[in-house]
Parts: sequence; structure tokens; C-alpha cells
Amino acid sequence: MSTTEQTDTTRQLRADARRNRRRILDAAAEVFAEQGAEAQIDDVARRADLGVGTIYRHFPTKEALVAELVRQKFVAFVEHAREALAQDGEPFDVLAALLRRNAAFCSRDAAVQHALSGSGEALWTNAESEIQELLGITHELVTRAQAAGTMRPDVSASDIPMLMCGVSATMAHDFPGFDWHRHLELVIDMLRAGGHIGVDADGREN
Amino acid sequence: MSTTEQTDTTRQLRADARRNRRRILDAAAEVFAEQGAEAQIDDVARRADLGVGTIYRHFPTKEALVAELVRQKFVAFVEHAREALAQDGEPFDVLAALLRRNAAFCSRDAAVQHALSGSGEALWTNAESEIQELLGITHELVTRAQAAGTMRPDVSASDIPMLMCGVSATMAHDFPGFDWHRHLELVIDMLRAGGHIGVDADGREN
Amino acid sequence: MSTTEQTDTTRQLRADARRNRRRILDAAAEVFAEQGAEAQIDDVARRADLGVGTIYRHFPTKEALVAELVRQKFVAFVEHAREALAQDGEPFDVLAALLRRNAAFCSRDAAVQHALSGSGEALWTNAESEIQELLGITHELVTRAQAAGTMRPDVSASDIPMLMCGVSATMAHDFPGFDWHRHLELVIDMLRAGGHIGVDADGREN
Amino acid sequence: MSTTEQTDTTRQLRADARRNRRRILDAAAEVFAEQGAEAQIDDVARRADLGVGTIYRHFPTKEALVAELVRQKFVAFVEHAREALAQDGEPFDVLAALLRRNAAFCSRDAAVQHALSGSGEALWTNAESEIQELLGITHELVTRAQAAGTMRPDVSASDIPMLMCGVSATMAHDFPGFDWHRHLELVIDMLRAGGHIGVDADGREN
DNA sequence: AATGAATGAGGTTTCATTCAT
DNA sequence: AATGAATGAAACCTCATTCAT
Repeated sequence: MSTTEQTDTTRQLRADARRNRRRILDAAAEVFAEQGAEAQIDDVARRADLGVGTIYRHFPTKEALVAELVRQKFVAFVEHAREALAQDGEPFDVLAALLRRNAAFCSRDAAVQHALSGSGEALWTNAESEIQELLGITHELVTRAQAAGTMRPDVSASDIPMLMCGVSATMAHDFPGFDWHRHLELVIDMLRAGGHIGVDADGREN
Repeated sequence: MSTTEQTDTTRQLRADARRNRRRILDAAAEVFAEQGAEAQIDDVARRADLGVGTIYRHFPTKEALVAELVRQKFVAFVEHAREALAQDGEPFDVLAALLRRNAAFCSRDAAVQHALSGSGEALWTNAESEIQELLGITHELVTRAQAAGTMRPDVSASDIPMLMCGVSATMAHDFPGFDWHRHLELVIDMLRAGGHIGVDADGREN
Repeated sequence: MSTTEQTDTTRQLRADARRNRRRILDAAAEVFAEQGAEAQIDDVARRADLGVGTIYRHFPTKEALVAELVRQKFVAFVEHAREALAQDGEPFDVLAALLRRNAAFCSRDAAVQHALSGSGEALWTNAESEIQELLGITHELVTRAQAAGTMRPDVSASDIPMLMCGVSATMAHDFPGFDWHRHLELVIDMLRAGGHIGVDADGREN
Repeated sequence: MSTTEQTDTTRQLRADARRNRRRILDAAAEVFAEQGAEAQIDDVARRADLGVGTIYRHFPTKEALVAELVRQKFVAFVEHAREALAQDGEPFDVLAALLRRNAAFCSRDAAVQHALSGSGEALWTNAESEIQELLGITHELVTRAQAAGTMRPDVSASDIPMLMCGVSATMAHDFPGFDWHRHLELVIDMLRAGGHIGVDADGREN
């Protein structure tokens, strides 16, 4: 019994720490999304309702925190990609759906857009293994779609993230005429085999 | 006599001032291109071989300096676009050549890439009139190409800068597999009427 | 029954507490010896394999811990001095042997050197009674040696700690040419009646 | 004339900077003397009536400031030593007078005492060349005194700073019975050829 | 009693901007 | 007009101490 209690206590503490870690990441996502990478650690702490010290206990530097934020995004990308891999359906449509899902997922997070749309190269290295895995799955999805003849054969798996970074750059802008949905649909249309079917003014495929 | 002297002095100073303004902008372009937007005003001053005070005489804030840098880029874009407008040749090819020229022009300047690929929205407002003019000319070029039937009809003039910002985001990355030439050619291919002619691995059209 | 249990528990805890106190002091001695007074409480806790909280249960502040460390050193000095008092032998030689013993004892502990060689005055007040006792015994040893005519008569008991603090300062330095053994032998030689017998280059008396 | 003016202006600015540098060093000497090495840069700035930034313009880090303080002390030591070298008089007396002068000079500055009496080894490296020069001159003074037969022959030049660091440690203490004048006189007496002439209770030689 | 996560005041340092020369 | 030294708010990060478990 005392053992159980002990274990429970320990778990409780860890649970606390885990909860705080989550709160930090959530707060950081919000704050960086709002203010960009120049947001201050103090703001994150305030938003998380925690002391700065707590943040530094979990992440050694501000950069490490942002890098973790980026890594988590990639973890989600990988998850989404795995689900796509497991899906039935026309291979190109599966890939297109994945791109739409990931883009939507990005569109809520300015910090990640910042990381994706340039500057902050260092942030990527932290997610190296997730990126490799994502690339691997993307490669499989692309290969399937090309084998099915529904995706143009002259694009490679590594073109996908490059093009998606472009879409992400559009998200980062709030300029009249800029619409990441449309940008994305143009990209998807381009990837399709046999020429475009066209996109309408709202970025929806005809 | 005193009037003449006065005038001479004034003229002298104005010439000096103009020369300094140019030196500041050149130095700033170099420094920001090398170090990104985090470069310090002191670095710009050192590169320009001027005191910081002189910079602040010409530009009220650091942001104003960067905004002017961006504006000048757009001035060049407008010039290039005007030249394209005056050119003979197949309209779509003329447009494609313009995009290649402007992309290459961007690829040397990290500061502008930063501005184009997101964050730093404020920097755009300063170039409002140049952007409008650029959009106007682009519209004309697009209309011509679509009339000639060599450009797909479902893209609009405002899609062009959006897509080019995406290409600019690729420039800002130094990631294996990322190649802005290839990104650009995929975009140009996408804009072409009647489906892709394809791009090879180096981003050159077949 | 409950009483017995209570007592057992209490005794158990007290034994534990005593053991922990010792572990803390040992760890602190090591850590401060290695890193100086800037060592952190967390380092001490890690070395002692205890939580920081446990340290704060035993010592109200970091300073109190260091002060206790210093006091313990003085307790040892007093012990050594008592043993010297009980010893037969030529009185001056007994005193010299005591100084050598205490110096060697100090040379292993940077924290105490720090306290002895200045700054951290507050640390001494805690050892007031030990210091008084040490002074008393030193006085007796000095008196005996002076009575025997083997120690110069114009030095007093309180000169001894003053000179030894000087030796301690030499220990704290790692400077070429600095050698506390030599410093100590010069001091001992100085204390001897009838002028120096000289020290050789290694700080050993001829 | 305009050249002269120009030059004057330039000199004026430099004079300002030089004056501020001096104010910083003076303020730092005072503040560190009072509070030890833990004194804060802000306190130095406040005392100097300058902004913190001004201090960081002159010294890249806090440590660099303290190191310069130490170096300046050694510069003074060297000067004093040079003057001693140029002096007529009995060689040992000249040396003794130098030690007294330098000790008195130290006794006003807790920061330097701190550096001399241990910890802060790094601070010495900055004054390497001054220390070497000081050692060289000391060597000459010692040699002369030993040649004159008034200084004991078994001490070397490098013993002098070692013993003086000991005296400095006594300065750093405010303990009853500790008296650096007396410590110094005991040391000087120790260095004399042919045994002690003795010191009285106030540390003055008989 | 023990733990170690959390706290947050306070430290050093940076850098856009001002201002005396 | 030009200079660059001075400014000081604000950023990041540390660590002695507290407190919930």
C-alpha cells in the first residue's frame, strides 16, 4: 500500500510537471502565434500563469522552446501522413487531402509559419528525425499516386514540403488578394497528372 | 553674394546628403542581406562608414530604413515590369522571363526575402503605390498572355505575387531538396495554358 | 503500544536526520572545495543525493550551511590544538607541528580557504566560541614555547591565526612561484627565537 | 583653422570619453571596495552618474572592468617599484619602504584585496605583463639588498608577492587581533638578514 | 520528513535612439 | 550636417528559497 501511495505521489508530481509542460507549450503557441518569434518569455510565462523559472526548467533557452513547438508540429504532420498512408481511396486524392489537412493545421500557428516560411533555420534541426520520417511517408504517397497515373510523374517527394512552405508564406501575409486556400489549390492542381482542371476564384477546384 | 554662397552651400550639402542616403541604403542592403533583419543599425553605419546619427538624420527609425529598402525593390520590380510591357515576343514567355528576372533579383537579398516571405507586414505599406503599379502592369501582361491563349485563364494577376512570395520563401531556406529555381519553374509551368510541359530535376523546363 | 511505535518512529527519523545532515555537510565540503562559494545549493543536493528541500530543513540558508562548514573546521582545529597541548616534546616544535597539521588540513578545502583568506566575514561569527577556545589553547602553547626560550617573545597568540590566514591565501592561489608550504615554513622560521635557520627552495627548513 | 577646430572637436570628444572611462574606474573602485566583487554594474553606473550602457561601451563585461581595476593596481605597483629602483639609500630599507607603500595602497581597495587574497584567478591574467615587470624589478631590488648583506639570502623575488598576498588577506579581515600593519612588519622583519630586530605590539619595528 | 518542481526578484547584457560636441 | 558616445528600457537567464505532493 505504501508502495502504491509512493508511486501515486511520484506519478502525481510527474503529472503536474507534464501538465505544466503542456501549459507552457500551449501558451507559447498562442503567444508566438500572436506576436511572432519576438514574443518574450515573460509573456509566455504570464499566459501560462507560471513563473519564468518554470519555463526555463522545462526548456533551457527560448530557442529550445520554439524548436520544440516546431517539432511538435512535425510530429502532427507525421501522424497525419501515417493516417493518410492507412487510408483507402484514390492515391492522389489521399495526398491532396493530406496537404489540405496539414495546411489548415498550420494556418493557426504564426510561429510555425515563421519557421516554415524562412528564417529560423536552426529550428528545423531539432525536428530532423520527424522531417525524415515525413519525407519517407510522403515519398510512399507520391509513388503510389504516380503509379496510379493520377499524379504528374516529374515531381518528387521533396518538392511537396518546398511547395507547402510557399503556401505557408502566403498564410503569413495579410495582403489583399493573398489567399492560402487558393495558393494551395493551385499547387494541388499543378501536381495532378494531365494538366489542370482549374481552380475558381475562391481557390476551390472546379 | 551671401545668397550665392548660401545657395552653393545648400547645394553642396544636398549633394552630400544624397550621396550619404545612397551609401546608407547600399550598406543596409548588404548588411541585412547578410545578417537578416536582426542586423544592428551600428553595423549598417560601420559598413556605410558613417555615424549612426547620420542614418537617423535620413531615416527616422530602423523600420523606416528597411521599408525604404523594400520599396526600392518594388521600384525595380516596376521597372522590370515596364520593360516587359514594352517588349515584343510571345506574351506568356515575356511574363515568364519577367518572373525569372525578378526572382533572380530577389535571390540576392535576404532582407527582402524576409519581407516577402512573411513577417514584417508593416514594411509593405510603405510601398503601396509601387505595389499597385506593379499589379496594374502585371494585370496587363496576364491579360495579354491569356488573350494569346498561352496562359491558363483561371489565374489572376494577383495570384502572381502570391506565388512569387512562395518562391521567395524557398530562397530563404537552406534545406536539402529546396531549390527556388525548381519552385519557380513549377510555378511557371502551372501558369501555362493546357497543362504542364514538365520540369526536369534541375527546375529547367523540358 | 502507540507510544512505543511513536518513539521508534521518532528515533528512526532522528537517525535518518543525523545521517542526512552528515551527508549534506560532506557533499557541501566537496562541492564548495571544488567550485568555491559560487557553487549552487542544487549541486550540493545532487552530490548528497538528496532533494534541495532536505537541505533547507537542516540549514535555513546557504550561508548557514557554509558557516557550519567553517565551524566544523574550527572544531577540528581546536581538537588538533588540544592534542598538541597534551603532547610532550619541545614546545616550539609542538606548535610548529600543529601549524603544519592545520595548514595541511586547510589545503584540501577551498571553501574554508575562501572564508579564511577574506570575504565572508559573517562566516566567522558562527564559530565564535570555537575561535575563542582555539585562541586560548594557542595562547598556552605560545606561552610555553616562549618560556622555553625557543620562540621569539615579541609575537602573541593572536598573531598566529593572522599569519595562518596569510598562508591560506597562498593556498587559494594557483600562481607560479606561489607555494603555501614555503610560505608556512617562512612563517614558522620567523616565529622561532634567535633568528632564522633558513628555508630551502621547497619550503623545507634546513 | 577649420582643421584646428575639427581637431579640437575630436579631441574634445575623446576627452569626454576618457573622462567617463576614468569616472567608471573610480566609481567601480569605490563600489567594489565597499561591496566586494558581488557589487552590481548598476551600482557602479549610479555612482559614476552614467548609464549602464556607457559602462558596457568601455568594458565588454563586468569581469573585464574588474580585471582592468586590478591591472591598474599593478601598473601603480610597477611605478612604485621603478621609483624604488631609482632611489638612493640602504637597499633593504628601500625594499621595505616599497612594501609598506604598496600595502598602504592596497589597504584602501577591497576589490583588489579580493583579487590578491585568492579567488578570481582570471583577473590576474589580464595583468600578466605588469606582473612580469613587477617581478623583474623586485628581483633587482632583492638582489641588491642581498648583495648588501642586509636581506636574508634564502628568499627569492617571487616570495615577496606571495607574502604580500598574505598581508592582503589580513586587510580583508575585520577580526579582532588582525592588523595588517603588524603582519607586514613581521614579514619585513622576516626578510631582514641576521634575524629579527623585533616588532612591538602595534606592528612597528623597535 | 523528503522531494524536486515552481517561484520571481534580480543580475548581466543588448541595442534602438538621443544629444552634446 | 555629421559624429559617435551616452542612454536606459527591456531582453534573457540564474538561483536561493518556498511549497504542494
